[in-house]
Amino acid sequence: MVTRDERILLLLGLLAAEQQHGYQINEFIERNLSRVSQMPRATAYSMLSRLERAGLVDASTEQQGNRPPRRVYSLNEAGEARYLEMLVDLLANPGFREPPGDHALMFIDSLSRSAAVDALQRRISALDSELAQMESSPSHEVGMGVGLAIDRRAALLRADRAWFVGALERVRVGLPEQPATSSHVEPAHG
Amino acid sequence: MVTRDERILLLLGLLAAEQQHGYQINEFIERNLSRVSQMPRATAYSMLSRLERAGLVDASTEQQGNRPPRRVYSLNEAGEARYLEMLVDLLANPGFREPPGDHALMFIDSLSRSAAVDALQRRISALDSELAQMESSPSHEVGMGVGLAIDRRAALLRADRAWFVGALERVRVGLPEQPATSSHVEPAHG
DNA sequence: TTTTCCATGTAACTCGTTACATGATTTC
DNA sequence: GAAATCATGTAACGAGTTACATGGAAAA
Repeated sequence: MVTRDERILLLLGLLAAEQQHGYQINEFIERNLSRVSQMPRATAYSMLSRLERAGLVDASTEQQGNRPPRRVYSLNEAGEARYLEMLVDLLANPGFREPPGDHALMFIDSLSRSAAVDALQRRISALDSELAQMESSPSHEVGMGVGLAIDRRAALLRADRAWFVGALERVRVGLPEQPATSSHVEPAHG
Repeated sequence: MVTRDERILLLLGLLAAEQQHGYQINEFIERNLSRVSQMPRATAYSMLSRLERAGLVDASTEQQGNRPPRRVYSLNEAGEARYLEMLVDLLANPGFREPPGDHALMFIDSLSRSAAVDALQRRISALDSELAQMESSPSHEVGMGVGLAIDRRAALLRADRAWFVGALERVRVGLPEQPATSSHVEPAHG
């Protein structure tokens, strides 16, 4: 999951490099950026046409031989300005994004100790294999930025793993064998 | 941003504690969980009625004096089962969630070195104040789980901060004074 | 007694996704 | 020459959000 703004940035950034048609953009994202950004193809089309309506990109229709005609998008001045604005903004401002699993953690004491321990152990293994996969992956990356993004992700995964190892201990010690009858989170007392 | 599943878990979890009406749930989330989960009020109503359609919760209409009538939701057996299932699943599986800012990092070499350095420094400060705020916050939390979630978030923030400090150095050294004319990410060469 | 706030949602709209379309090309 | 795949999207649906509604209670 990724915010809309980040997806917009991605599209603008790709168009900043050169004008492209939707299919081409989708191919590029899938081929080269799959580890950094998931975006269903139809979503890209959808967003491109909205960017056009918003006046950030210009579009024209083009045809090659008897292939289906295609819409070619290019960044206009407004788009370029917007791109740099958003880029700086998204770099400078951490935006809240709750880490995956936090909601589940909140309710962990609905589980018996053994169930909780088991789930946490599985999570740790999953994190391990993700990390292993990242470290073994090609990384003949496009540009410096993509490398940075991936490196960061690995760093955060390692930190998360470490945290979960600690949490496992805490849960082993602190969680009762059986969960209380009713869930722990008490209703507002006011 | 949070996945739909996590929001569903949240609602089911709150209803597992006791039956509640929409307004009450919204109040609770805002008052007690605002740091763990943002959810616009209308979204909760919307999801509750979908959970009802899905057969996971039962609902009845109730009226107090001449207040507006309200829909009271309670978890049924299917819902309870689903709740525990989802809970274990979300605990055990890390789900990919790109860290906020990764997209921007990808395009960092569209910026001049000084602009990039400046943005990164601002981000680090922002992370610092977020951390400071977390550490100074009440923390007379409801239940063990919420404490865990917050603690984890702090740990990840610290790791992220550390990573950005390193990145700042790399950018200072590695980024050219001026960005190349055209953006760095080359179009697919195939 | 006018204004503001509380309690309780509903309606309308927009965005993103899942499914489907379609004619050329390559493969068997 | 039938089957699969490529190239290119479009349409319809469902989910989430922004805006709005409404009548009593509390405050001024």
